[in-house]
Amino acid sequence: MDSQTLGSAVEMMILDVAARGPTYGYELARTVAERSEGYFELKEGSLYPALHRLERRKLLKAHWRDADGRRRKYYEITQAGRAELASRKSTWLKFAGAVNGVLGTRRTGLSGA
Amino acid sequence: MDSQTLGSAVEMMILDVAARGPTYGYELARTVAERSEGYFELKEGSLYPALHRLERRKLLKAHWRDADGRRRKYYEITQAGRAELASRKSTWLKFAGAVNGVLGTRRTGLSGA
DNA sequence: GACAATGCATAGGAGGTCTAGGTATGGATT
DNA sequence: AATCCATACCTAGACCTCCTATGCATTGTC
Repeated sequence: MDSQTLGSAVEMMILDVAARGPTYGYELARTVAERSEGYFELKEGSLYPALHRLERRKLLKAHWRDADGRRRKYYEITQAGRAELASRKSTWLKFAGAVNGVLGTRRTGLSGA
Repeated sequence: MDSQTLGSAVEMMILDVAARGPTYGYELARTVAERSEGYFELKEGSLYPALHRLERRKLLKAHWRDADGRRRKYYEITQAGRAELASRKSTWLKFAGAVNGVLGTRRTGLSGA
């Protein structure tokens, strides 16, 4: 199949949020929850390992900063990260279109890139 | 999160194909490939374990039959299977809508049930 | 002082997919 | 007859991701 190609939806969403500006784990989770209307609640056990993977692969770069006496690790997307994000979005749309094709739930605006 | 939703995309598609009439593994893989326009190529290592899981959970029932000197294991969807399929389709559409919501790729026809 | 919210992190388990291999038949080609 | 491809099933082991559960530390509220 293709769940490998898809990678993880979590990483894709993290990259997408980060592409709009530097953010940190806790905030990122809230942003994803908001933008998915509460559907996704990123758990720490998924979120932080995913951030570490993306950092290790140099799709994100991180730096610590202090604010309000709290330590925050801010993540910024890299050029490679933007390219990866574009690729994953394209793959996601194809994947979703293919699933909907199999199910017969395909919508006009959904199939293509 | 909900990687369960994504992980079970294979099972959902299998159930959907089986809901249209009895079928067997090899044929099922070809049907999924056709209906996804070649996108999904179910590998044996995903296909057969998935069929066995669905059978074990009584969402499919199976019986062996001979045709052309070949042994085929035909799968039929059960009532429980139909209910599960409906549930998963609904979950899938919500999931896809939520992802598209986060990515900003949402289309009008996609978000709801 | 207790508790919730903020903020990061990891360990261990569960669950799914893939690679790679095995078994077997039938038909076509050489 | 030997070889190859398509058909048709199956499994083991590696690999990856997500979740539960837990730990630590600070700030603000009751």
